[in-house]
Amino acid sequence: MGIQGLLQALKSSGQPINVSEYKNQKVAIDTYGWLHKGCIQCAAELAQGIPTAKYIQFVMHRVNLLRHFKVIPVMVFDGGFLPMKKETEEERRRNREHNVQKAMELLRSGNRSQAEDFFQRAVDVTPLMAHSLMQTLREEGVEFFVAPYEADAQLAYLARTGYVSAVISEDSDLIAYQSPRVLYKMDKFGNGLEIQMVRLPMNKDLNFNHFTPTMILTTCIMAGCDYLPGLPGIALKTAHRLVKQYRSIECILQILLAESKYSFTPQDLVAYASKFQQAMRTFHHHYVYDPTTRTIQNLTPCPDTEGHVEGDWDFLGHRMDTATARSVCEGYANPYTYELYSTEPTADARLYRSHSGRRLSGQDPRESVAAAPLNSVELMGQRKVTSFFSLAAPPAVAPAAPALPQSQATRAEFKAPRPKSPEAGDLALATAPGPCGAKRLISDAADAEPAPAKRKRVRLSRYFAVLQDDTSPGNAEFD
DNA sequence: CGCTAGCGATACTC
DNA sequence: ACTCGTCGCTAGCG
Repeated sequence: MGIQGLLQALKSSGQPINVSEYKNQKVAIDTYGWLHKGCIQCAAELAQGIPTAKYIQFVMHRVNLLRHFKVIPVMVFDGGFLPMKKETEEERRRNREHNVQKAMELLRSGNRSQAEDFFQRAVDVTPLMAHSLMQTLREEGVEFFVAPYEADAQLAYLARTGYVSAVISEDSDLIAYQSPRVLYKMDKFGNGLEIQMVRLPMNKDLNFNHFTPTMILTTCIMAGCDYLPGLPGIALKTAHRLVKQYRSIECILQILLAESKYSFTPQDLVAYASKFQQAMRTFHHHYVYDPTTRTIQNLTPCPDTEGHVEGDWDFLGHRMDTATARSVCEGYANPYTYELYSTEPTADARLYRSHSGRRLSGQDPRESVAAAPLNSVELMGQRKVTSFFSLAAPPAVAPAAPALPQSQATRAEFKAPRPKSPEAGDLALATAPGPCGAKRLISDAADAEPAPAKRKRVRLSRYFAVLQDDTSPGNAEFD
């Protein structure tokens, strides 16, 4: 998933923070990750169709952690699937079915612990489970959206437009989608590692100084992403070095063709170039839902070519009409079939409701939230939260908890500019030098035979040239 | 020596 | 044809 090895390589520019840093701000959450983690403890029940609310409890536990810190969660779900990911999806499906079969056999032969192991490997987050969670969120008054397709693009859109201040996720694709601030690896105490786009130039291991957004994206795609496997023998480090030296994909491919270390044929690279462009366009122009206008938009607007001479853009998926979009993206219709869901609560949602009701009995939730002392958070090397668990949030029907009188200090904190960050200038100034202004070849200039390399370059540039037609407004829009 | 790619152990717990 | 794992270790490549 995502860009292999990217998060590991970006650790040095990340900052360990607690989610409470986002107090009084909206934060968008990649809900799939939380759902998936919550499924592991009830994998056997889920595989056998036994109703359970454990996965909902897991997610709501974290939602309540955020609300305890006065952080406003906006939950984002995945929508339909893209044809580009079809092969890998079918592979996963086969693995899941195999693991479920194995688990059932072990269960029948009485080996429960080994069966559990295989059930956990077979965990499958279904749209029905997502729907059960959405019903719960609606009852609890938590805002949420279903992305038209990938949640990553939707999350990045919300962050890039300022609808939310940050994103909580595990997926390195948010870097490729240029989400300005992402909190990774958040644990049950709210501790995680925040990665900011503007801090990438300060990264130690892999240095992105003087990289344009397109160069960062080129690095990500070449390293291998969901939409396109990397070229054999080339992963993150090599991709980064190539982009640093040659900047554009067409130059890189021409260099690779001449490089004797790799034995890429012209056919290989021309085919790759075409798929690369699709991947690039998918990252740039992914369909998203705009919550303000309640319409479908492109993450970055498509270049306005009169008459769509561009060829097909079907890899972006289908652009749904506004009525359908509102039903799907606001959680009232199935993102695959567009069928309206029943308003009847699912078994799992009912189960959660009865459990949380029991926990709440005898206490007024509103009072609890208001009275929860913020210093129930102790700092002992690691922060710990001790007392918010019993404090479920008020249901949607109840009036919102009365806002605590805001002191001058709190208000100032809310309005204070974001933590000091380096100037983004370096990300924007990159002006492309002449075509393929190679500073240095991968191999020594001595091994490279200039004449044949040059001929190939001239011949192929015609094919690689298609790569340049994609204007990327994203470069200038979000710095 | 740097790097890629594959492997096994691992997940969760109010 | 009805939603994505990840981490650390290492063999083996150039």
